[in-house]
Order: sequence, then C-alpha cells, then structure tokens
Amino acid sequence: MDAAFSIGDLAARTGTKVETIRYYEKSGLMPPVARTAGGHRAYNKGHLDRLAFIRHSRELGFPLESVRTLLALSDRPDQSCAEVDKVAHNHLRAVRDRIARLRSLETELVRMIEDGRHGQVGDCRVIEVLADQSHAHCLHDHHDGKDL
Amino acid sequence: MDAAFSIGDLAARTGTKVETIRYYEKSGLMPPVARTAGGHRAYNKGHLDRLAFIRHSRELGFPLESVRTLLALSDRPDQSCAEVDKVAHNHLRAVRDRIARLRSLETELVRMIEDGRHGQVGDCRVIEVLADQSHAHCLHDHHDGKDL
DNA sequence: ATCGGACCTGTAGTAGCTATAGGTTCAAGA
DNA sequence: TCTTGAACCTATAGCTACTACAGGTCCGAT
Repeated sequence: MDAAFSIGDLAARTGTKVETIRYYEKSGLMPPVARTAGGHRAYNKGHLDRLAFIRHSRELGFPLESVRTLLALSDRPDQSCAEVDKVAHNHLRAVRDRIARLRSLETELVRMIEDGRHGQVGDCRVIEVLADQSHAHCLHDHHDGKDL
Repeated sequence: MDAAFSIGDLAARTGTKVETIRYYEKSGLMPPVARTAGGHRAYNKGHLDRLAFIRHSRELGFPLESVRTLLALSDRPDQSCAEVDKVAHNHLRAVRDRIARLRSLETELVRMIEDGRHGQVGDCRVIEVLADQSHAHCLHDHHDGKDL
C-alpha cells in the first residue's frame, strides 16, 4: 500500500509538466495507470521512479526511442549492461557529431561576419556571401540537415 | 526574356527537393510564380537566385524566420548592413549556446559511461545513474529543452 | 453547499521538411 | 501522330517531443 500520487504530484516532484506526463503515457513510456472513482490518475512510488528515470534520460539528451530501450533494459538488470553501454555510446557519438557540425557552422558564420567587417562601408558582404552563386563559401560537409 | 526553369530544374541546380521548394512557396519564402498552360510552375533566373540564397542561409543554420528577414533586407541593400549583422550575430550566439550545452552534455555522458567502466562487472552504473533519485549527477544547467 | 483549482479528453500547433496518394501534363521516341 | 513514362500538380499525413488550448468534470477546503 503505497501512498497515491496525483499527476500534479508527479509533475512537481520531477519538474515535468502535467501534459508531458500524459504525453508519455499516450506514447507508451508511462503505463496506463489506476484511476480514482472520478477518473483521476493515481500513481505510486514505482511510477514516480519511472518518470524520474525518463526525465534524467531526457536531460542527457536521449531520444524517447532510446529511453524506451533503456527502460526495457533496466527491467532485466542481468546481462543488460553491454546493451545499455551501446545505447549510451551511440548517443555520445551523436552528440559529438552535432558538436562537430555546429563548430564548423560557427567557423563559417564567423568568417562571413568578419568578412563583412573588412569590406568598405555600404556594401554588405554577409548578403553577398549568402547570395553567392559560386558556392565557394559553402560548408563542404553536406549533411542531411536533420539538425544543423 | 529569360529561359524558364521547371521546379525540377531549380531543385537540381540548388540541391533542394522539389517538395521543399513547394513548401517554401507555401510558407511565403518563394513567391507564387507564373504557370504554364498546364499549371506547371515556370521559374526564371531571379527565382533561382532567391532559392540559392535561401539554401545558403539554411546551410548556415539560419531558421526560416531569419531567412525571411535576410531576404527582405537583401532587397534594399542601402542601410541594411547593420540589421543583417544583427541577425547574423544573433544566430552566431544561438549556435555558440547550443555548442556549450552540447559540450556539458557530452561531459555528463562521458562521466556516466566512465563511471560504469570502473564499477564491478554485473551491475550497470549507467542505469543506476539514470535512476538516481538524488539527482546528484544531473546537469545544473536546467534549460528549457527546446533543443538538447 | 460552494468555489476555485486541479484534473479529464481531444485536438491543434510548433520547425522544417518528407512522403505518400491520386491524378494531370509534358516531351521524346516510334 | 500517338504513346508512354517521367515529371508535374494538389492535398494530406507523418516525423520529434512536447505545449497549449477548449470545454467540461472532480476534489478538497471552507
């Protein structure tokens, strides 16, 4: 018999919005849960832990799909460590990729802006670079653009 | 009388998907354009330049909203340079913010993963960290999560 | 009993495309 | 000239991870 928590309690204790918790339920990360007579969700400590786990994972940038996997793995602790490691390493690699792409972006932006500074007053190099047909200033890294 | 380009021509010359060009039109970045008798879009060199400008901006990570602004500014080249600079600097700042957040994320991930390595075989520290109630491993930078 | 806040469901919106479905037009070869 | 197949058309739904309504119900404290 653990004390029952309302959805608002869970939200407050995990720093999550109520709507987000309902969204997690709808997308299968949180289980459908017992209801009060009036239809309000009644959670217990286990649900609180699960939500905290989800939030920590999200804070570390894991996509919901990976969170799903991590939750499944955490339910059977035997033998799961290698798989957990794989998920974590994949994510780390993704993060590092993003950093690398953003850094080359940063370089390009700085170059474009600096370029403008040295031009004579009155013509805007930034616009010229953006309009440039020659594509000479372009990043050679033609990524699919999913994010940056 | 400039030669007419089909939407496919524009797509090929700018490395854009046809659907994307139509999407740009629908969202007001590309103007509504003359049609052939059969209803196909007929573009000219000006449209090609405009699309190239949009794509260059996107490659540099400018959001469409900023691209809209940059396009407007590029149409009146007098006096626009300061505003263009402002947009570019704002974007640069946003990119640097993202890099900073991703780097602290990277640090956290590495710590979590390394932590796991030093634990004894068989218990999974990664899962423990994610499940940790104490929140001790958490990023202090509680960002709104719009990205990362 | 009442009243205000918390809860409910369902839907639409965010960014920036991408991917269908179901139909029409165009251009090149026979 | 006819045919055929690629390219075009519109409209709509899907992607991520939420967030924000609208319109209604429930609960707990006074």
